[in-house]
Amino acid sequence: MPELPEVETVVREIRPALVGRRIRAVAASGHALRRPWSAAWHAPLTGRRVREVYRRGKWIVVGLDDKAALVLHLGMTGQLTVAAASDPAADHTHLTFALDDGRHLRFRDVRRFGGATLYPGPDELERFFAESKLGPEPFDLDAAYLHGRLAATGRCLKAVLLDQRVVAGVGNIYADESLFEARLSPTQPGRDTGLRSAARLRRAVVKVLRRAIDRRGSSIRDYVGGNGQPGGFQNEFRVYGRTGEPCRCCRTPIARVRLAGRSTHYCPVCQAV
DNA sequence: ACAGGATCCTGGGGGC
DNA sequence: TGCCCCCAGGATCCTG
Repeated sequence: MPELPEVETVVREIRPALVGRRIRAVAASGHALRRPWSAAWHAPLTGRRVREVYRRGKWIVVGLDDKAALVLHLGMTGQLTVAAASDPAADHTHLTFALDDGRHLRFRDVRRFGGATLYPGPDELERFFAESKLGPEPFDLDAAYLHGRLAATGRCLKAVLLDQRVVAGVGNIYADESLFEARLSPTQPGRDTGLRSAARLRRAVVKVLRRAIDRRGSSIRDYVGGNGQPGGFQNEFRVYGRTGEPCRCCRTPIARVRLAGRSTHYCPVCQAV
């Protein structure tokens, strides 16, 4: 589900509720998550105060006062919300962090592709991000860098945008929307992309992501922000999920193909190779 | 090294 | 109503 705009929205909305709060207790559902949660982390988390909350790509980092860091990923259906303890927890709530103000930070994930890990210190956190080889944030993306990465591969543009090592945070929705915005074909081989097209793609990614953040992300099925409310960018999709519907620009039916194992939506006329 | 496919899960929707 | 198939905002492991 959640790509950069959704994760950014969650972080912005949980941050004011978390920073400065102390964790009083931790509880886990016991269901196996894709990133295994360890009950051994409950003790070191208990009593810690939240120092900061930030996003890197699609990862959420909750920094604690002892320099440990709780790192969460929402996978496809993950939700991270802060709610009153009296507010009943929905099914599939896997982690509950009771705070010192009576509220709960809850991680809910129907498909359990997400999860959380506790890194005991900054070195371990740094090593985790280094080993993941996460690319730059889209807002720091440089056209020459992107052009270089594209020139080095025969993979199609869609596959390159989904590669978190090239640029961090873009997922299936925003890859399709960005390629439409840039008027580039998702099937075009990376190495056929000139510097001007790479620069156009960079601008498109930034524009689409910023607009999606303004709308608090896209809610199709499961996604909600940190306050439990859905986003609104799904009402502004140009191609994603619009298979067979007329292109908003030229009325040609939006096509759907499978690329890099993912459904890919594009206008065959506006985005001709 | 690289690229593509399978895999981990649950649930919703469509066709019959 | 039920069953079966396909589909889903992702990362990672395995194969050729």
